[in-house]
Amino acid sequence: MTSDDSPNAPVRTVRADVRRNRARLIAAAREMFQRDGAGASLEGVARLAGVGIGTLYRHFPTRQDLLEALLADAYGELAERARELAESPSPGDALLEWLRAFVSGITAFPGMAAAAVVSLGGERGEASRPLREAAAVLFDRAGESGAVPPGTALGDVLRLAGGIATVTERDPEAADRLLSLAAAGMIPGAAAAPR
Amino acid sequence: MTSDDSPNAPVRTVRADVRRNRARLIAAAREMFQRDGAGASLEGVARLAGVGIGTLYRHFPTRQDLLEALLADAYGELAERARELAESPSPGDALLEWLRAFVSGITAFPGMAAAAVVSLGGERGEASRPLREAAAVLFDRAGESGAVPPGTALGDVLRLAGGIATVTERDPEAADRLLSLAAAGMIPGAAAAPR
DNA sequence: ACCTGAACACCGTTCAAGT
DNA sequence: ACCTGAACACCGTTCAAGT
Repeated sequence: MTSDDSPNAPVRTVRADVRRNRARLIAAAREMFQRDGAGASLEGVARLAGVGIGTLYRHFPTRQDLLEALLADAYGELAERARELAESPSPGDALLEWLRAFVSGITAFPGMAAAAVVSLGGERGEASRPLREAAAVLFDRAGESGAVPPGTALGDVLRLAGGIATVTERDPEAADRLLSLAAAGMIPGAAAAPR
Repeated sequence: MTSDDSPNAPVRTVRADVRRNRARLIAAAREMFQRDGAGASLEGVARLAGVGIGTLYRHFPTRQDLLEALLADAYGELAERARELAESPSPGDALLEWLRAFVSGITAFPGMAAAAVVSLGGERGEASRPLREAAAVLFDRAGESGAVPPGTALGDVLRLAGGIATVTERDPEAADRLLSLAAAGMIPGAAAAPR
């Protein structure tokens, strides 16, 4: 729950007040984003954190950087869940169950899922590395057991789940339905190739 | 191509300058959104249309209203395409082909797909009515032929396709891959029920 | 090194005045 | 009826001064 264990926690050589400012900014951002969505006023975040707006920009040059600091915590929990589920005797079911947790975990506030899609697909994408590595184990087991169609890429599965999360962020029941639909297939027998 | 045949075209009793202003605003919005995305400056749209900003707000009280005027044109073309494809002897393939056209048609600029998801799911959703009615015929034929799993709702199919469009708006090849994946099923044999 | 917050730029939205 | 655009409010971002 605290952000000190997250992958982008400060290294130990930094000044105490710097580390404290960073933690306060993250806590304030979580509160503001949960209330107003990912577009919440950054000035408001700085005010709530009790620091100047310049300090916010020093720590997080872009809004996406701030969002990724929050995502990193969610990713940590989801990576842990993936490791647990990788032991399941039914890898296909386990993958689907994890995808439900993934969608749920990246929809804590409006706009979070869109930021997740950026962080998962981006070139830098440092924040999502642990998530992708843990998910890969689960995904590979599902593939070996034949639960996933040959040639399917994990990146596409995550992006598809991210898309579902993006359009259902206010409606968890719809998220479940769309995920079931995409898992089972909307048109299972159709010719896959376009044109 | 012109917007005079769109479902929200002005009725014939309005003053000529009002109709002209409306058409100019839509043309200007199309140009600005294509260049800068759905978040383009509304002041810039009004300037390009050669009208005051107040006139823009009188015609389109919200940004979503303006976006839906553009979507209405795309929906008209997609409805026509659905009517053609409803005659296909292979309704499942036809539905998938139409979904590709749908995703492509609502990604003319960044942010268009998100507006489409709102217009498809919203309570008012006037703009999307013709689209949904034409798609329903195609969808029902696919259902009758057994190409779509029993109990599947068209609204969920459209929302899922909208989600794919949202996360692939800059990458048409990814859109094709994700659509194929969701059509065939990510995990075809997994237990569908959560928990 | 880091923090502060004033200053600048820009945009959304309203509404009194005009036609 | 409709149009205009000044006026207001608000926010993002930078950077000179301070510690």
